[in-house]
Amino acid sequence: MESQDLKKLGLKATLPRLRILQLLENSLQRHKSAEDVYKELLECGEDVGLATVYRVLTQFEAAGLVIRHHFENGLSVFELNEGYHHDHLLCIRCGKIIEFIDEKIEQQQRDIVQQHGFEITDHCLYIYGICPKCQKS
Amino acid sequence: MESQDLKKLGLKATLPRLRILQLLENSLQRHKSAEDVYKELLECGEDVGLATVYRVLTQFEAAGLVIRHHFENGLSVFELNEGYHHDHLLCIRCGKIIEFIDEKIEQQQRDIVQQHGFEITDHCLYIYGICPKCQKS
DNA sequence: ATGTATGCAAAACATTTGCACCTGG
DNA sequence: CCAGGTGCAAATGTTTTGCATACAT
Repeated sequence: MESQDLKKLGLKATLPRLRILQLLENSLQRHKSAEDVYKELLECGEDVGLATVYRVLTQFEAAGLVIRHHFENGLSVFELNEGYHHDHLLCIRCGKIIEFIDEKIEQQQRDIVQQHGFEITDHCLYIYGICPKCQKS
Repeated sequence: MESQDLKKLGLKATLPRLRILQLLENSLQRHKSAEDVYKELLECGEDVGLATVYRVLTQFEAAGLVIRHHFENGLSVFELNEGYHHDHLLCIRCGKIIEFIDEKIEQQQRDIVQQHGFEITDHCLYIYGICPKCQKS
């Protein structure tokens, strides 16, 4: 029962919020733009406004439920926050996204931040390239 | 004589292009949005259009003269491409940007890309935090 | 001279906001 | 019932485009 999860965050369990959460949880494509979410909801016959999608995703982000990324094309995408940090490897041809985590890189980052006396709040590493499939075609 | 540099790239050495290039080369603040560039040119008494700034920066990017970044606020900033790759450490309070390069991180990235069979085209690492000065105030 | 680049205004996008209506607890 | 949430349309901020004019070669 996801209604409970939302209420814990101080958010009413409304239909749009539940639908958006379900969509993010059950979709194969983990990374979606607001527009993607909106279109998919319409396709499912849900009557929702694009503004609401933005509002809900922003609230979810504030609540730590989702993470927002700005990939290099300038578009924002959202993904469910499953609690473990990870970085991204993206294919610029087909859009495939691979998530990875590398402890050595994480450690080096902590060292660098410390050398400069910063308090780290967030970090993101995007690697862009061409995946094996797209290299062949 | 920078006109030559532009001509080599197949770009006519026009006034707006020269001015924008100079601005990027001579400014202390290496990272600027299109709007920043536009305003600074106007302040210098240059009569230039914002559209031209965007066009020129985009051409410069295509020519490899500048690099475009999309920081997490969603704004694009441009910096002169001085030929050496580097990553960025940013203060979310005061906007300070520190450039760094860490060979271990670079090596780990190459390993990861290779493990997944990708051909790397680009990569960027942004670390966000609070700088020493802003921690005190 | 002539093809390219520019400035301006309008268009195109992505995202946010105001407001009257609706809904969950 | 009523605070908070929603849909719609309008506003915003950024970036792009169309077009007549101006400029570099």
